[in-house]
Amino acid sequence: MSSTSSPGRGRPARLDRSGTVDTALQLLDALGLDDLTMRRLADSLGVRAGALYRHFATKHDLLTAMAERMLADIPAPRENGDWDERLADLARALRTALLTHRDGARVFAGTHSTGAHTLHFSDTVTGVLREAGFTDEDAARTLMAVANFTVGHTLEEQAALRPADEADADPERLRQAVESGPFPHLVAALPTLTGTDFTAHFEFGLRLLIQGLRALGGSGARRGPGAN
Amino acid sequence: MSSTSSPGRGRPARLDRSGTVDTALQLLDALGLDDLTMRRLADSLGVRAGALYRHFATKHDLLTAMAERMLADIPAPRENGDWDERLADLARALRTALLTHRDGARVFAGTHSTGAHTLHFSDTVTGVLREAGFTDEDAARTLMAVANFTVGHTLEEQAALRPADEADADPERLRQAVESGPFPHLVAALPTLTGTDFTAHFEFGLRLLIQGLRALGGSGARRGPGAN
DNA sequence: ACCTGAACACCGTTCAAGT
DNA sequence: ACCTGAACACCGTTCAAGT
Repeated sequence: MSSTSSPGRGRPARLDRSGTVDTALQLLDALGLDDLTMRRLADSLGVRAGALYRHFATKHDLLTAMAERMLADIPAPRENGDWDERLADLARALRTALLTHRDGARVFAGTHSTGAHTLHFSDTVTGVLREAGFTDEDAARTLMAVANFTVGHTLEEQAALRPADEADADPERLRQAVESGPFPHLVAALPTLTGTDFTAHFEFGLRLLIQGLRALGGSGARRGPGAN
Repeated sequence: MSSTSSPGRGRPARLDRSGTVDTALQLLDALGLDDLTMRRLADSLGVRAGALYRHFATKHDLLTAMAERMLADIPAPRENGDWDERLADLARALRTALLTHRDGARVFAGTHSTGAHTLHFSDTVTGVLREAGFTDEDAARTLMAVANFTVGHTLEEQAALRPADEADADPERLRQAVESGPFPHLVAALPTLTGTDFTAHFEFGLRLLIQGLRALGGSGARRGPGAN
């Protein structure tokens, strides 16, 4: 049991990956991704920046661990439900997980965790689809389509939520630009485009994807064995 | 005609926004976004870094101008076609525009141009939908869904295309991680997930969205007046 | 084994001074 | 008006040396 990594042997390590990732996520929420530096993180941990490199090969490695941690608490989809409800649960859970931390979508989009939580999420999504009768290929491509849409949406959502003093596309600027040019259709779309009900925007896109999946019919989901 | 900005009055300016954006896009292709610095760009232009700030307020401002330029050459959708074909044309054109420059999707996702090319693209997409009979709201939300999916997809596509020595999710690492854990569904999906036919992946997601839109039926597109 | 100290090779941005 | 020179306030990363 007591191995070379036991506490009490030598000085107890002040740092470990898990605690460092926790602190890094707190700092992310407080400062945003652009101001999260290795030096500031080290300060928060009472350590010098170089010490972080005993635990993370690069800053990117740390960001990957942060992305992996974000997916740790994703709830399972409903047990008794059709594949479409279960898939929607998972897509919503991914969006919620990314929204939980400031710039969460940017951190997630910039990394590619192969950790257990990330893989478990992907396994669950493809499982819902395969059990519904979709082919392996359609299940894989659906995972990608839903994840890419969700990440793309949440990137926009979090960009829009930034304080206006650093936002580059605040609604007022956009409105002025649209109304100053020959963009009649865009003028009509503007009230919705500048609306802040991001949940409604997300649900709209998610519904399109799921309806499209139902229509796939022939090549996939024939009320399969998996509907519980 | 000849105003204070005429050439010949004083020294000719060595820099202007248009030429600087051109050079910046060439440098982006050569170096990638992470190595595109204001100093390197200045070197390429035969100027000191500070001089760039006469033309761009910040680096982010420059990146926004680069994103805007990327949408300059987007072709119009086919003239004689149904709304679904025309919408697909536009989505494909956006992906192609982002793929044209290294890290194009990252540059685009990180900025929010309100320039003429960007607005024209959005106007065209919403125009196709409104003329097909969709409500202003559905047209706006469809624009967002399609753009967010396309950006999310292309972000992944360009990340996967990076040389393996800096890639954090090369197929081999992913395969090992998936096969070492309890992820049976993911194992089945892996051949497709690690496949490199990104056009097929993109077309799958795009088809889902468009099929979903057709199914929207009641609240939108009733073979409207716009089918030409 | 783990961390400090100190350095290396950079960054984005500002601004007085030159022309 | 436009650009240079030089600085300010930082970065990520490395590594000998300490403990």
